[in-house]
Amino acid sequence: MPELPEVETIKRGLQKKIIGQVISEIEIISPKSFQADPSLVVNQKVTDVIRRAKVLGIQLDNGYTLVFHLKMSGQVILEQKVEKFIGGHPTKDMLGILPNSSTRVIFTFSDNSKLYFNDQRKFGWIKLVKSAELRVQSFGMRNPIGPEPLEKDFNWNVLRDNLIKRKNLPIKVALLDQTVVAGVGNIYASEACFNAKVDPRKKVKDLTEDEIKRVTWGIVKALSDGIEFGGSTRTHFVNAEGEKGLFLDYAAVYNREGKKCKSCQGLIIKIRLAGRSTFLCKNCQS
DNA sequence: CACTTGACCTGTCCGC
DNA sequence: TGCGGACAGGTCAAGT
Repeated sequence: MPELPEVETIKRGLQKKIIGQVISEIEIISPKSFQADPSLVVNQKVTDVIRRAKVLGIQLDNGYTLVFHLKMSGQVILEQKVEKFIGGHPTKDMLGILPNSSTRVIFTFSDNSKLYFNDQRKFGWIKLVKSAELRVQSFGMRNPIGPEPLEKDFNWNVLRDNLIKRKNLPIKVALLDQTVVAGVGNIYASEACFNAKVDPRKKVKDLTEDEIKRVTWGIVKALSDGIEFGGSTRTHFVNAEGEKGLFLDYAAVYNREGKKCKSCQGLIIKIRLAGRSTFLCKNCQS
């Protein structure tokens, strides 16, 4: 699921509720989803919640950080109080009752509230990394992570330099490379190219300086808007309270194949780049 | 080294 | 209604 705005939305939701709480119990339903020693987690107090790229981190007071990667279908949801359903036989998934069939790990806090890690496709993971080693360990990722696009020091020079090794790739595909820029995924890569009025198929080496500047701004705008709308929900994403994100109602091109461009009334088309669905306005991105 | 493709999983939707 | 295939917010390894 989640790209930078979705993970950031979850992070902010968790910060309000779990800082200072002590993890009293962990129930591991799917061992593949929890690649850590539970004894280093139980009885530890949460000191902060962080995000780097698409990785969420829950910092503990013993010097370790629980890092979560949600991949395509992961969710991190705090226990919700659900009203009793009157009549009928709704499923747990319909009601949002947790745990459900996608629940892989359950954390219980000392006040008896719970945090659920759900992940239908089981691509996601939770690992434990020493907080002091987060950077060297790339927050649990295999490869080094590129610059945070919403930090002050991100600018078009940084993007241009990082794109050099991807000169033969279409720009939209290059933006998915986490070593180039952190946190951009398939939705926001299409949106960033639209914002920049750049054809996502255009190879990096053919981009002008002005186009790279526009792409830089386009990334920042897409991600900032995403956060403002509480993230994108295509199917799975929910925030820490279990609520969907609204960005896709606002999005210019993603999932709008056959519709009119909100800016020029041109046709939005869907293509495939590197095996991923890609959306663009035929008229204003040429 | 740069780039492409498939694998990892489960569920849903669409066409026949 | 059943069944096969395509597809879904992401990496990662193996292949060319």
